Order: sequence, then C-alpha cells, then structure tokens
Amino acid sequence: MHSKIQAMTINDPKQEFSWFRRISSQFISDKDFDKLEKTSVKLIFKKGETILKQGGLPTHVVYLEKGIVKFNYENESSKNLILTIVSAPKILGGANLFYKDNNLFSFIAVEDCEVILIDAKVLEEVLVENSRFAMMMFQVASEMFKKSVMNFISLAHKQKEGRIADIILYLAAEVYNDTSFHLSLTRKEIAEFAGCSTENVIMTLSKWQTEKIISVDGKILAIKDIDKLKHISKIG
Amino acid sequence: MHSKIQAMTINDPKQEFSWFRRISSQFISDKDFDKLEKTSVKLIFKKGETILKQGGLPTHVVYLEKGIVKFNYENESSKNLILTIVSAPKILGGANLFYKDNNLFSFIAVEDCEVILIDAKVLEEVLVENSRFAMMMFQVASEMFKKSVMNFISLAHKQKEGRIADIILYLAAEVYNDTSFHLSLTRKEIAEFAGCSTENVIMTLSKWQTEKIISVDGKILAIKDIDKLKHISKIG
DNA sequence: TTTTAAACATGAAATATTTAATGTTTTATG
DNA sequence: CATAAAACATTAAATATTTCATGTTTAAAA
Repeated sequence: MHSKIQAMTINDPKQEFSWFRRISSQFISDKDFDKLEKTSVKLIFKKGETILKQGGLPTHVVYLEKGIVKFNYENESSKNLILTIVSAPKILGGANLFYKDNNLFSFIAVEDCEVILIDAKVLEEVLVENSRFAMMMFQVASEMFKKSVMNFISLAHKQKEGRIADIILYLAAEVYNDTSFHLSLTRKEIAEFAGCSTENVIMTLSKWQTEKIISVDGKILAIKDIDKLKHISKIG
Repeated sequence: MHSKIQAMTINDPKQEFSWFRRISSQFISDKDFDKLEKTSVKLIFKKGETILKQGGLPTHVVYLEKGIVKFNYENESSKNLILTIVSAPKILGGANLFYKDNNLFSFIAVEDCEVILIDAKVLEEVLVENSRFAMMMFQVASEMFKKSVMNFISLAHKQKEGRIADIILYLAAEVYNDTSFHLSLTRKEIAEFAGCSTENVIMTLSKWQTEKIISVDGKILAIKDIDKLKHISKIG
C-alpha cells in the first residue's frame, strides 16, 4: 500500500520539483522545465546512503526535495571531513555544475531523503538558453559557497568550543529552523564537522548541559541559552 | 619618464585585458567587450594596499592583470585569516559577482598589482546577454572555489606541518609557478594562511631548512626535496 | 531475542600548539 | 643616517587537544 503511493510519486514527476519549479518559473518556460523533468529521475535514499560519490563524474545535479544531506570529504587515510550540512529544499552540486572535474566530495543522506537527479547535460543546455535562469542558479550556488566559507572561517581561527557552538547555532538556524531539534548527527559526525575529536564533542556537550546552555534528551537537542552560546562562538 | 609610460598604459585600455580579452573573445562580441572596457578603470596598487574592502558593496569585479593578491578575512577581534592567494592573470570576485551581499573578505595586494575594476552592473548585463560567456565565468569562479576548498580541507584535518607543507606546495605550483621563488609573504602571513601561530611557521621552516627540505636565503625560498614535502603533506 | 557493533561517556597520559619573554636582524621612515 | 618598527628567531612554561584505556548504553543484525 505504502510502496504503491511511493511508486506513484516516483512515476509522476509533475508532482515533484515543487520548490524548484516555483523559483524556476520566473526564469524559464514550461517547455524548458518539462525538458528538465523528462530527463530527471526521482530516488529515495535511506539514512547513511550515498547519493553522489566523491571522485565520480558529475553527470547529474541533485535537487534535494526532502531530507538532510552532508557534504563529506574522505581523505587517503579514510578520515572524513564534513564540509557542510543542508536541508531540503535545495539544489546541490551547484559548483559541480560548472566545472567538469570529478566530484570533490560525496553527498550522503543524514536523514531519509527524496532527491531528483537532473541530467547535467540537459540542465546545461537549458542554462545556456536561459541566461537569467543561469544567473539565478549560480546565485544559489554562491549562497551555499558563502555558508561553507563562514564555516571554514570558524574552523580556522576559533578553538573547539567556539567551533562546536557555531555548528549548533548553524544547525538550529539553517538546517532544523528551530532551537530545539531531533539531532540526526552522531557525536562523531559533529566532530568531523568541527574538525576535532569525538571525545571533545562529547565532553563539550556534556559540560554545556550541566551549565544549562543546552539540554540533551536522547536525540533531542535544545538550545536553552542562545546568548551564552553566541558568546562562546564570539570569544572563540 | 617611467611614470609617463605608466600613465600611457592607464589611458589606453585597449592595451590591457590581454588574457581576459583572449579567453572572452570566444564567447562575446568585440562590441560587448568594448562595453566592458569603456566602463572599466585601471589602477595600480602598492604592496599592502587594499584593492577591495571586506564589508563594502560589490560594485566592481576585479581583473588582476599583474601581481599577487591575498583574500583576507578579518574577524571582530582584528585577527586575520588568509583564505587564499592568487597571482595574475585572473578574474577575482567571481563569487561576489553572483550574490549581492557585501564583500565577505578583502583583496589585498601582496605584491605591487595592476588591476582593472570592471563595473559589476555592466558585466552582469553582458553576462545575461551571453550565456556561454556567463558559463565560462562561472567555471572560472568555480575553479577558484575548488582551490579554496582544498585549502580548507588541508586546514581542517592536518596539523601544523602538513598545513604549512600544503601552503609551500600551493605557492610553488599555483602562485609562483616555480619550486624556487621570491616569497612575498611574511611568516605572520603564512601563519594566517595556515591557521597557526607565527612562531610555529618560523620553527617549522627553520627545521625544514636544517633537514635540507627547503632552503631560505633572504626572501628566496626554494624547495629542495619536493618528495619529502609531499610526504609531510600526505601524513598530515 | 541474543549477539554484536556502534554510540556515548569519563579520566589520565601523551602530544601538539600557543603564549610569553627576550633578543637579533631587517626594513621602513623622519 | 639615525631611529623606530616590524620581521625573524629561540626557548620554556602554560594551555589545548588528541589518544588511549575502559566501561556503559543504545541501536542494529543474526
């Protein structure tokens, strides 16, 4: 029963692309949008699954319709680094679109995700024929770039507590849109995002809990004193 | 005498834009290029001068014709962070172009520079009317984005020596195009790039000199054993 | 439902990094 | 050219961070 509904959804792309269609409609014709839809595939990824793999060819651009995704970079010694975390709805791989190199990093589902894979070649054709649409797309990509840069700046010259504070504040403001949220990241993943050890994240969160800056109940994390958290972020 | 030549150069924009003109000519008409030239201003910046200031409005896009520039982020407590360093010829501010927010960081001349400031509005008009040109510009901006990201990745999960090794290798490969070069950065600036203390940079460079991995003679730095340096980069 | 693996947690030892104190050399400036 | 300021350099002490060892709890798999 449930799978039937799902299948229907998959087979009826007209139902999808809602956010993307709305913002695109100002820039491209229905005909061009249909062209994108026809060559797109909708897929569902479970938590932990890889949507797009580091090193692979950028044959598709990802439209994230539902769910949360991490941008994961894995180095030669299999250490992971999370570049950023984003929630739907969003166009991912904006940067990937414009250079033809292999993907710099993987997209991995942090929550169950619904994504639409858009054929990169077809999208490029549409972009070339609709320069204002292209400009909009690049602006979206730039916004994401900007947020990554802010993350990196935090990482680069704050220490542990400032960086973890920045991440909690970022998750609340940009990913979960609430000061209280179901944290889908493990401590290890937060550490990979903050560029520190897992133990450090555990210790810092515990400490903040006793100081009543946050509360942690199972997977629910709530910011109790946002001013203190912002202060920690500021003093680094 | 010398200043006269310089002034001539400034007043004859046709002589400038050489690299940019060459790559642009495949995508836009001479007429459109002239439009860009007419609204552009050529300026000369001395070492240390700010070309474009963090927080300012992105009214211009910078074409760096000659020289070396650092992307500098200054935080509330006046600590600097160098995001990347680039050498001419290059279009800077690609990302700035596409979001209308205030500049995220400053461009500061690390060597004497010749730059052409292109009016952002006029450039946008030309981009909208020449989508292939726009795509090319995106690609250029994305390349720079990619290099920053690689820098940040190094910063995020390597320690001191690996990061400094990465910077020396980057400078040789991407900025000076030689394993031996006149280093225009101070130890303090390398530290701001590597995200560590000045003392650390001094100590590491001294150590590498005694180990014959590099040689430092005044401002001339030469990589003597690139394999060892790459190995340090690899093991982090 | 047992079993296993992963996540969460804590503290101590080992290591890395910064800060501070001090001095020399180089570069910029009156 | 004298003088000040900045850059370069070295060391020890203080601090931050990671690693390791160990144990409990939670979630996933057989």
